[in-house]
Amino acid sequence: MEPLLTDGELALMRRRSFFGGLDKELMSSLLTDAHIHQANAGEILFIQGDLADTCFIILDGWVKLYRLSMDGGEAIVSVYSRGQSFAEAAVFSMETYPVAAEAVSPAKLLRISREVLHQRVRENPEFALSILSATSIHLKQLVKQVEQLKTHTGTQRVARFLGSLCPMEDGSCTIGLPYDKTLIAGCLGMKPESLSRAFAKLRRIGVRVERNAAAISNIRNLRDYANGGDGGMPYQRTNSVSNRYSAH
Amino acid sequence: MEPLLTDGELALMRRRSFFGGLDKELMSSLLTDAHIHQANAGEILFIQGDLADTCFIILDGWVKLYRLSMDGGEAIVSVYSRGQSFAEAAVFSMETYPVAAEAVSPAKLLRISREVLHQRVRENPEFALSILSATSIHLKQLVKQVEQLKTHTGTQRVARFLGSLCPMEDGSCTIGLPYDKTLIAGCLGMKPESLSRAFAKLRRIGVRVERNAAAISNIRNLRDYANGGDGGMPYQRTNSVSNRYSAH
DNA sequence: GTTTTGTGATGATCCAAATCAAACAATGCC
DNA sequence: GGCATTGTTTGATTTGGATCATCACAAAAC
Repeated sequence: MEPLLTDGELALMRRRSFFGGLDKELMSSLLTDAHIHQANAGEILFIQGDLADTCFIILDGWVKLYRLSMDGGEAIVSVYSRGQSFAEAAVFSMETYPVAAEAVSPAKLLRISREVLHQRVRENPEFALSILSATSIHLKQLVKQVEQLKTHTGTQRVARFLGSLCPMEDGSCTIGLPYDKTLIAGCLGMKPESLSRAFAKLRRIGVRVERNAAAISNIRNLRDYANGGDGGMPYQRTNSVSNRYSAH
Repeated sequence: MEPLLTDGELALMRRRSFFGGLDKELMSSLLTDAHIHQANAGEILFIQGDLADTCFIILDGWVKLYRLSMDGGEAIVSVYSRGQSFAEAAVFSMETYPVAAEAVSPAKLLRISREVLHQRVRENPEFALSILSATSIHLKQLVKQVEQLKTHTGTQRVARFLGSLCPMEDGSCTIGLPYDKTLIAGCLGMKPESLSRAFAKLRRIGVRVERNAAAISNIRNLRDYANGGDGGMPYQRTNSVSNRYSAH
């Protein structure tokens, strides 16, 4: 029989999802019960309140997770792409999805059922650590998003978003916007009009957005702007933990 | 030798932390290696960037988790209290804490080391499921917070906060504010002045805040206001999942 | 008792972003 | 090619919240 996934897809998953540290047998045991689902653009995968019985890994395309508030407002929580997993945590809460998921492009998805995941965790504790590590990453991303929303302006968040797309540390580059501007605005918690005006403001510091591409003349400048412009001492990263509280 | 924890504290932990579904032996095996730490008000337990080598359970008092942005701004991520655990997820990411933690009152804390947690997960997969369930809850709380920040005004968030403190569904009640107003403002992503004005606005719908107590004349009203006032159909909760995508 | 200090409330002003409205640009369709 | 559809920009206006300054008041300190 032909393999469910190509070698490239397997490598992708190892690189970006919770399959990271898993050995070959465990990986294939997960895959025997998995299904591929080819989603159309705009297709709803689940909505908030649905029983969380499936976890997904994206093989290709883009998926947005969002919440609908009672008055109809939509809050985009995150957008995931090739290689990333989502909804693992919900599947382990034994409850319902706290968000809805929609493919924002045609997407090839790997679906793994709750039963299989629980089964594998029970069989192999190392797998539990992999899942924990993945949800820990999602948690960290959300924490950063909360920080951004609470302490930065819309334009600063846009600057950070653009900066995060630049592959290099410094210099100049031109990057492609990963998805349309309405979606970018939603991710950053602003209206499309405000995003447009934010782009306009960033022209001052050497950002030109045209069509689907953004040309950045000085990445350093952009990142500085995102972090509060000029002043302010950057926070000091430490690893010294021992003597801050009376150990034992 | 005298027991590390009182029966009351053990019951509290079972009720509110990841100790929920654990059997007696596993629970005591975790406790043999745990330490009690009595923290002073204002004491910093760890800062972001510290190696994540300890997970905490609060036996008494209040702890805030917050992030410092590069320009010095503080974003409060959450406040935890009696019975709740925090930093479990970070401990499993094999990296550093993404937030800082500070006791905002005198606090009695149970500390459990990374080594012990990893060891127990390897020994007992059920424990892994408990931890996953706990981090899943934290994830869900953060998702809700992001939704609140992106789609609701400050005053609505204050209304929701007050509503969440009311123990009953409907009617009127008087509740005590759990901590000082500066901290409440921080949790809700606003300045103390704005919180004060938000309280003033809520007087229109029957909320009287005096000192440390809030008197709410109509909880239903308050919750309606928090969800967008009058209009707007509430979202429909479903559990029907099967036929939204072609199963298999 | 009075002073000190910290916390909360209020007022005046400014800025960021939402809203409402209209003009364009790109895309797909017939 | 026209034409509807959707996505994007720009303008005018309003609102929400931050900021800065001041004041009221209670708890603690002297």
